[in-house]
Amino acid sequence: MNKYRTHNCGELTKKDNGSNVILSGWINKKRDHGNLLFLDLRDNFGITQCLVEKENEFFKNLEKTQLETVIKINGVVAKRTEDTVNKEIQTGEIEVKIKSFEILGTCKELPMPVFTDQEYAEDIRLKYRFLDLRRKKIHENIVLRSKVISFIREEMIKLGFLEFQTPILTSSSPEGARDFLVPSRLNKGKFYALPQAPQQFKQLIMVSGFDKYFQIAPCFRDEDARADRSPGEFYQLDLEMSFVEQEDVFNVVEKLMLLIFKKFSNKKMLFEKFPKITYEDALRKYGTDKPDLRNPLEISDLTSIFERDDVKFEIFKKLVKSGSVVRAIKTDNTKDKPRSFFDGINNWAKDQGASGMAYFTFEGDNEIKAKGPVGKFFSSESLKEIMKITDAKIGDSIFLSCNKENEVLKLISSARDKIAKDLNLVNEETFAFCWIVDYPMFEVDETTKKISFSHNPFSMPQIDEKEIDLSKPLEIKAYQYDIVCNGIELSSGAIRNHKPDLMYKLFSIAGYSKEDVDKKFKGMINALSFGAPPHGGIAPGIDRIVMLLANEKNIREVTLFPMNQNAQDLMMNAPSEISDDQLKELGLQIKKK
RNA sequence: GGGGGUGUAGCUCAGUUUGGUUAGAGCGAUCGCCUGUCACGCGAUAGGUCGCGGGUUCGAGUCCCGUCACUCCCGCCA
Repeated sequence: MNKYRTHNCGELTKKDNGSNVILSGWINKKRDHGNLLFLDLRDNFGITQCLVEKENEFFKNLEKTQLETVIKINGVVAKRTEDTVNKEIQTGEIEVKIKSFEILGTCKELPMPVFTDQEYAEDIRLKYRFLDLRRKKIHENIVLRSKVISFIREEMIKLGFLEFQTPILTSSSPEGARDFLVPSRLNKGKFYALPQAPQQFKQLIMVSGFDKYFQIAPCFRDEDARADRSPGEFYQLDLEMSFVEQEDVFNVVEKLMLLIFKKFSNKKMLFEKFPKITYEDALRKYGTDKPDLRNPLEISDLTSIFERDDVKFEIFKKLVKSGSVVRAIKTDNTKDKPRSFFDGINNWAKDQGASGMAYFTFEGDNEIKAKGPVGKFFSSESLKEIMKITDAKIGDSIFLSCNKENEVLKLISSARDKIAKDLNLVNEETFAFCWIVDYPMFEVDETTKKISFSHNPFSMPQIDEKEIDLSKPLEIKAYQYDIVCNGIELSSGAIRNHKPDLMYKLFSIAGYSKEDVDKKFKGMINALSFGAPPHGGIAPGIDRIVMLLANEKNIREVTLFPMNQNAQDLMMNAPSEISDDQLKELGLQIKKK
C-alpha cells in the first residue's frame, strides 16, 4: 500500500462510506468553528472536505496549521446529510472524519493567496509561479495543454507521421528573426544559434526519405514580446510531408484542427470547410493577412471618390493627389446610434496615432444626403457612387481613413475590430478558421528599398517551369499559406522549393550570389542537389492553439514557466551574469558601457 | 527605440480630480469566542519609505521634473 494515500482528493463518493482512507494534499481552506474544524484538502485531482472535532488530540495542531501546508490525513469516509451536500465539488457527497494527521511539507506565510479568483500582479505570479500554478484556472489550462499535445501526437502517428528531434544547437541563419546565440568553447569565437524553427532540418528529413515527419518543436526567436507572443521561446507542431501539393497539406491540417477544436472546446465552428482567401483579397477586404472572420465588416476602397469634382472634402482630396488612399468601413443601419458612438470611434483612431476617422450616415428619400460633420462635402451623385461601392443603403454609416496605403491598412484593420466590438457584431462562442493563400514571393523592404523575400526563402514560387520569367519579381506568388483563427495567426507553411537551380535564381533576385547561398545554406542546397522529393509542410503554434481553446488572451496563461515582457525569468533569475572563469573558457569579454 | 496604463499594508484595492487632523477597507497573519461550514461568523491586535530621487509649498499619497518596475500597443517577429 502506498504510504501517502489510498485515494486522491477527487475520487471519494458515497460508495466509499465507512471506509478507512489516507489522503495527502494541500490545505486549500479552513473553516474553524471553534469546536469543529472543516478543512478542504486539495490535490491535482480535486478537493475533499475533511473535518475534525475538538475531542480529537490533533485538533489544536490542525487548527494552527497554515494554508498550503502539505499534510497526510488518516480518516473515515462519512456520507453527508442531504442538507450539507456540496454540489460544486466532485466529492461533495462525502467528507472525511480525521483520525490523525501528519505534516509532510510546511508552508511559510504566503506571498500571494492561492485559494482565490482574484487577479494579481504579473511579477508576483511569475516569481512564485509554483504557487500560481496551484490555482484552479491556470492549473486546468496547463493540464489542457498537456492533453492537447498528447492528442496531437496520437493523431499524427495515426496519420503515418514519424516523430523526430532536431538539433537545438545549430547555425545562425541570415533571414528572419534575431537569433539566440550560444558561444562555442571548443571553437572559440564561433557561435551556435538556437533554431528559430527546425526549417532546414525538416526539409533534410524529407530528402533523407522519411516521407512524413512531425515534432512538438521548441522555437527560439530573440524578438520583443506581445500578449500572444512569448519572448524567446515557443512551441510549434512542426510537420513536413513528401510528394505533396498544397491541397494535401491543407487536407491533413484542416482535419487535425477540426478534431482538436471539437474535442477540446464547445465553441461552434463557423466554417466546417476553411475558406481560402488570397493574400491580396485579405488585405483588400480586411486590411490584414490575419482577418477575424467572425467579424462581418468589410473594407472598401473609396480613393476614386476623392478625385471627383463634386466632392469638396479638400483635406482628403489633397492627400489623395499626393498618393494617399482612402479606405472605408460601412456599418449597417447605424443612423440612430448616438453621437457618442461615432465620436468614440473617431477618438479611438486619434489614440491610435491617426488624425481620426471621418464619418457620415446616408439619409434622405429622393435626394440622398450625408449626415455628419463631413457630410456636406459630398454631392448626391457621389454618395450614390459610394453606396454602390460599399453596398450601402439609407441608414447605413461610412467610416473613412485617408493616408499612405500602409498606414491606412494598419488603422482600418484595427478599426474593423473596434467598430465590430462596439456594435457587438462578433460572436465570441465561435471559431472562424481560414486559409490565407498566394503570398507574394518578394516584397520591397521599406527601409532599404531593396527586394527581399516576403516570407520563407525556401518556398516554391508559382511559376511555369518551362518559361521561367523572373523579370517582374514582385508579381510572383508563392505556394505559401497561413492558417488564421479568430484573427490570430496560428501557423504558416509552404510547399518548398526543392530545385537548386531555381533556388539560386530566386536568391539572386534578393541579392544573394551563388557563393552566398552555398555558404549560408550549405546543408540545404547541397542536399537538394542529391535527389530531393517535392515536399511541403506547415507549423501550427501550439501555445496559440491552447490559448484559443482555453479562451485566454495572454500566452502566459497557457505556459508553465513563462518569462516576463523583458525576457526575464523572475523565478529562476535568468538571464544572469556568469563568472570570469566561464567567460575565459569561452574566450569572451564583456564590454562595459 | 517610441507611445499608453498601472505602482498606497503580505495580497486586492479606495483615497490623488480640488494639497490640510493620526492614510482607510476587504482578504491574509496573530490572539480570543464559536459544532455543520463550504467566500463560515463575531471581537481584538500587529502590519505603511504611499515605487524611488529631486523640486514647489507653511504643509505633498495628492502639484511639477526626473527615474525605476510591471503591463498593453507600435516598431520587430522569413
